[in-house]
Amino acid sequence: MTIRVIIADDQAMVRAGFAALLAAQPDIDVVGEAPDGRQALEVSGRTHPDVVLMDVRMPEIDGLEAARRLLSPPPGVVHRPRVLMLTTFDVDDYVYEALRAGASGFLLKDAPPADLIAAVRVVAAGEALLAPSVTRRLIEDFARQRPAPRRDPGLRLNGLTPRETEVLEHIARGLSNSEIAAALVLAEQTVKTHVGRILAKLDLRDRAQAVVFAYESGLVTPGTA
Amino acid sequence: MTIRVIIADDQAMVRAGFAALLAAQPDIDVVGEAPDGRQALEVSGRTHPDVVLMDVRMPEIDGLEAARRLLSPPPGVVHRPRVLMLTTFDVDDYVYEALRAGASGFLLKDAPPADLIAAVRVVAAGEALLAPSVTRRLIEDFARQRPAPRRDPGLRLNGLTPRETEVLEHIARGLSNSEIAAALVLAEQTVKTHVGRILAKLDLRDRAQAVVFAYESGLVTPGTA
DNA sequence: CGAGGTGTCGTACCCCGGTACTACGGTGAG
DNA sequence: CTCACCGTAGTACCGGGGTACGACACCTCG
Repeated sequence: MTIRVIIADDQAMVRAGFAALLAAQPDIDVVGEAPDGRQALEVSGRTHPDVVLMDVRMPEIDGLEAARRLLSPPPGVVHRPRVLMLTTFDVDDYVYEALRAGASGFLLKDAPPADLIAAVRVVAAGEALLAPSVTRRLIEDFARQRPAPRRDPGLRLNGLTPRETEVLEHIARGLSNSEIAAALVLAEQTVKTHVGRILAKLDLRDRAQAVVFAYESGLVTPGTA
Repeated sequence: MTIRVIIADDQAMVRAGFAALLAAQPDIDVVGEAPDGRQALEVSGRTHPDVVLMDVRMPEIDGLEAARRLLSPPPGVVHRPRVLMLTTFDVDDYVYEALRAGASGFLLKDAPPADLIAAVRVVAAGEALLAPSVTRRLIEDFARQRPAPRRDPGLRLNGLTPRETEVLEHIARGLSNSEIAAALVLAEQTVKTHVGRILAKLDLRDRAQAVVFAYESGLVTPGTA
């Protein structure tokens, strides 16, 4: 099974170079080219490639926007190619935008030819591949976002007891005392006692600040509501 | 400048294989080996390698914990090697733990030898590199965490006016009505009016739920407090 | 110009949330 | 056994938060 690839780049030389390089591989077919994002979308719709090699900066529609359109489900279109983004320089925003859009890879154009070929194969297989500098930033970002060993054993928020932690989670979902009491099968007053202790231990004033704390500490995470 | 590497793996065969492979490279020196995490720490402290190749599962101290200790600043120790994690199988938790710990790479042992050599060079250069399947998961995670284009122009939360949005941000920081009034130079009653309208428009009950909404909608983000 | 949206502020009222203090059964450590 | 801690729960109090209703100035748009 050969890998069907199209190449979108505004520079004809670059297209020709990549096309020659890839076409020389027995398992890769270059089935189309496009000089801008708009035509890339059109060619992709017509040829249904497995992989789209896409330059970030292009006229008409840039690579980021084109990737978004290819990868977000425009109603009626079933085909979703993998997108491998390319760029000459190494700019944060581009990378993050591309990954958000759902790109499967991000390479710098100065990468060795063998890397490009390998990347196409990796991406076609449904895996992903990034330039090392991009990988580093992504990892740093990841580690920065979740530095704490989530909450497997206890997480031990400033000496909160397990029960208090449980109550705090409910507060962080926006529940009232009576709702928490119902959820945990407790008297409302007991909930109040817990809440009071939580606020005291964490040095907070009210439940709103407790919600803030829950998010900032990582006890709860956006998207897990 | 040669790259100084140590290899930590509980299987002597594996160590020997990797050592032979790497030592054959003109720019790589294998300066130590260790059969478990404890000795890996000891050897690293003695030889100050540039890169530590670390198997995930090892006796005494496993690779994850060893990586944490190498990479977290134990007072007095200045040397911080790069850590390249290795594993036979491809388990989510290991990867995330390793990246949290600050590892610069994560490879599967079935990767081609050339990849391992390339990875050592990449990591030594301060960049990072992951197995393609790991990269894919990391990207998916990233895209899932931050799908929305943050909040550039207005973000237009369910028809909130700019002023109301501003008040909501202050609520989301845990401020009381009187504190918000002071911060925005308003009468407290005015703040109450805004708060009331915010709750009505967003169909929320109290300010605690407003805080939840602010985080869940991306109006505010953990770490930006 | 008049209508509507926005931002501002007032009075009045009620209730949930938070505080203070006390109390009691269970459990684990010393 | 005693002591400390945890989880449970009660009574009593009060203040901030939220609601209801009204009011006025400003700005924009038809």
